[in-house]
Amino acid sequence: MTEASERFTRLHAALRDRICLLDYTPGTRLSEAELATEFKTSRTPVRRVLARLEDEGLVQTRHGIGTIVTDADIRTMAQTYELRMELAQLAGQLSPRPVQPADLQHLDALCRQAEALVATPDPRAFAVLNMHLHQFLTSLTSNAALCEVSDRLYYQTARIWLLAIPDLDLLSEVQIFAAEIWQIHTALSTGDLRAVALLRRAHISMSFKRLGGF
Amino acid sequence: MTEASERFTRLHAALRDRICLLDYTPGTRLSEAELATEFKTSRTPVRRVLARLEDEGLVQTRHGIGTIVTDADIRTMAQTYELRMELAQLAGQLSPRPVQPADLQHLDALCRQAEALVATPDPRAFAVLNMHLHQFLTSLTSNAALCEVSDRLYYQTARIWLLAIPDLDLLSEVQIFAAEIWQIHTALSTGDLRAVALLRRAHISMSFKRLGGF
DNA sequence: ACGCCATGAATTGCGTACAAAACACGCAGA
DNA sequence: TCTGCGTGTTTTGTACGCAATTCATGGCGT
Repeated sequence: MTEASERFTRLHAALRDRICLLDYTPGTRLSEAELATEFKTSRTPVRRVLARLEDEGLVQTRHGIGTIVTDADIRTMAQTYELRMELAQLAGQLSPRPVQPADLQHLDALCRQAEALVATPDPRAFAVLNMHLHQFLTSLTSNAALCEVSDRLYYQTARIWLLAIPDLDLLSEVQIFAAEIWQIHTALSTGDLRAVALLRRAHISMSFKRLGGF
Repeated sequence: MTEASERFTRLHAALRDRICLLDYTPGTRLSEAELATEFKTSRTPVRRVLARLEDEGLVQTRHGIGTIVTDADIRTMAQTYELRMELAQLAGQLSPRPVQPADLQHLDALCRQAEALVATPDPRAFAVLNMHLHQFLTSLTSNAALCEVSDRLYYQTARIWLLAIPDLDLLSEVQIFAAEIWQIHTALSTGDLRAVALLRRAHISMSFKRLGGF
């Protein structure tokens, strides 16, 4: 990978995470000039990243106004959520790859972090952990196309939970998450990737309901 | 829609179609300067379009070398094909929209074009018609996310058939297509979108087999 | 006091010059 | 003749200046 594309990847991931973790709340205006200054480059590479974020639906750029972080509410995202559920289930059917011991260790670590979170709940740390779980689960299928699409849809909907957390009970949510990740751990330890995928689908469905998407 | 974004959309669609219809065969080098001259603009908007095409997997840009149309063979695209099949089926389940009389007329027109193609087979005209069928079928679901994803995957695999046609029997392929589109017409006229989707999935699966993807 | 227009400030979109990188080609030397 | 290096050419990547667009603000007219 060349230096330019490395920088692009880094910048893209940085801005994407800031948006999905609400460092940039919906409506925030991102200035190309400011970002260029912060990342010690010119507007050109920044514009390239922003164009991709716009393609992914995370920002919207308008001439003469600025680049604005898009809004994300559960009602308009209902269809995306539906699709995510189906794709989560597909991950258990389309070319799953053999489960390695390292996978179980990885998930073990995530489980421990979830339990630590129950002791000291924190919205942002929860969101980060949820993101890591997603990345781990997508790594379990060897279907590259499915991974790409799932990622894309995940980042489109990732903010919704964090935006809704003031209306929810954080401790309760964390406990539910910890239980879910343990269920997934149990299924994975038997090597049953289809069960893992079905659990994931069920969890996405239930979180959608809790968020008021009906 | 602003003038700039209109130009972007037009340019993007033009290049995408040229790639998918093999006006630009895999390996072709696209010069930013040449495209800028052809479309009477500067390199800047062209680069933006090429960046998006790269994100979509249709070209690959490398510093100092050029922007090269990617290769597309059935073996490496097998996973994408698998996912396309599943999504085609999902289109019949996820928020299908009511079938309008205009829809049937539209499909009627496509059927007639398919029959005309049986009389005078032509690979390119066939590919165009296939593209139109895809666009029509994706318009039958109101799930915007599913439409976007299906489109993306369709354009990634669209070239494969056209590349393989020298090894196939064109007349036979056209006849199969004409039969398929009539089947879909029959299903649609009964308003059974689930059946339409299942037929589509079956057709994709069979074409994958004929292309040697196993 | 209210509405309207003009003007200025801020921002993105575009065009162009230059830097960085990769390859083709020729030439020198063994 | 073959190998290796250096240089020139072509291409994409970056930086920056300017054009186009939008919005806020203030002044003017009624």
